[in-house]
Amino acid sequence: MMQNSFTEENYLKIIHGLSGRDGLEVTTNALAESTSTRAASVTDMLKKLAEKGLINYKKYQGVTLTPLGEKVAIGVIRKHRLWEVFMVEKLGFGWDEVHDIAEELEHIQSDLLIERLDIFLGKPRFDPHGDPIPDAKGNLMEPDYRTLTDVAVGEKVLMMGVMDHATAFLQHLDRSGITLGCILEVMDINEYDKSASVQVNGEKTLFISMEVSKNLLVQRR
Amino acid sequence: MMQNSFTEENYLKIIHGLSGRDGLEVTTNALAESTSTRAASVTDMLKKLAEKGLINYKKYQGVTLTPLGEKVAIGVIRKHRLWEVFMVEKLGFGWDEVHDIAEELEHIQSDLLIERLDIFLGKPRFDPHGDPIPDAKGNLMEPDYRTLTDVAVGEKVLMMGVMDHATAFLQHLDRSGITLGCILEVMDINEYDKSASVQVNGEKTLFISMEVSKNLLVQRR
DNA sequence: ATATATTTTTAGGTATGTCTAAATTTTTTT
DNA sequence: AAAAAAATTTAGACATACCTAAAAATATAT
Repeated sequence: MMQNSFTEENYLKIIHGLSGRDGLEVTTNALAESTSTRAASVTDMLKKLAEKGLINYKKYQGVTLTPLGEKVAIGVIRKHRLWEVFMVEKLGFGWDEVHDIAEELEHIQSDLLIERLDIFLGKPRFDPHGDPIPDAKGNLMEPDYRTLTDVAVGEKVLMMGVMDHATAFLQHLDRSGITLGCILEVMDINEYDKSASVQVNGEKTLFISMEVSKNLLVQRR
Repeated sequence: MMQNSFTEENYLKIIHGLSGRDGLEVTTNALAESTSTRAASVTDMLKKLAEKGLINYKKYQGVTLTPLGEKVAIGVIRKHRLWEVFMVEKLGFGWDEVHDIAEELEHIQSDLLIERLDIFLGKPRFDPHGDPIPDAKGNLMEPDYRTLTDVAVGEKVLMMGVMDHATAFLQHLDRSGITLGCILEVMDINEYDKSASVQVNGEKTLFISMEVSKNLLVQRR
């Protein structure tokens, strides 16, 4: 059976990410944006992926993954997240440094390598950003976290993950002292700009803009 | 500055390997053989590499690496060998299983990754096949081992490396009980086919064909 | 030293994944 | 429901890295 290219794998991964847990149709423009290519290039690739049975594609209608495409996408995500754990846990990288390198490592083709890496890492269930790691069979349990914007004044929540994986965002959290697993208590919300006053681990209080709140995934304690 | 492609890096690595420590000219046909492509394709690539200042190329004259090309080639070799150490030492792979995966991993672009991997592995000096690992500055100390074919009857030598990295050859050595660091004593050489009778670690005696002897790198004890 | 064989290069072509510009379809507005 | 806007696809190109077939240069043999 023929292999999928680096580029094909990226499209599948991005389609998976954009279609969310409900498997909604993903538009050509959204893919053009995410892949940093032009819509015309996306159309070409969609035809190819459809031909290979990896996506359901009808002209002008957007795309969804087929079960086969889903399997490939989840395999890529599994590799990405395991490599991130490796870099942070074993090599001493910060969580803000590993995304781009994992974008390369996720395309290394060896099931045996990834299964042995998984064992070496102790079969972790979450990556350094709190994202769940699919198991070897392709099961991906998506926890339904809320964002901090959905937390009411007075509520205490656990910081469980981030929506944005960009270096700048993660470094901002580092400087603020917000880490995975910390306790956030919303003390006050500003009516005008929805910025929040938040106490971290019952200690210092921070002002958090809505931009940041939208990207913090939290869970009731 | 522009990056070198996967393919370009492979050419440089192969040119390095074929030109040996004396930096001899490498021919188009030798490259076609090693890259599993046609001579015409090699010519195309040589023009491109020459344009980028990575090789010295004059039509019909063969090629050598420039200092820049040498630096890139050694960087790729460093990555290849460090990843092999990782797979064998940390993930439990056999020395016969890691070559092909390392061929992929050697093209991951991150100096920081490889320096941290090097530290994690304890700055190993040799890979699982006994090949020396270049240091971060690009210094590659090529030990001048002999092959077992050059060892006289009665001599005892240390097994230090292999010329052939193919899975089949390495598995043959495994089945024979020949490992890196074992002591080999040549008991007898057959005049007709140059096959040898060799005692391993002062214990069992093996018959080793010249084909195998040619691919065993050894050192006086 | 000339003919033959081998090696290498050139010329022209293919598949992948990208592009721009133009055409088409769908969606939104009035 | 027609017009305008937006999204998408088609058409025609381009660069990379490969190919085959033919031409040119080099090496070998008689």
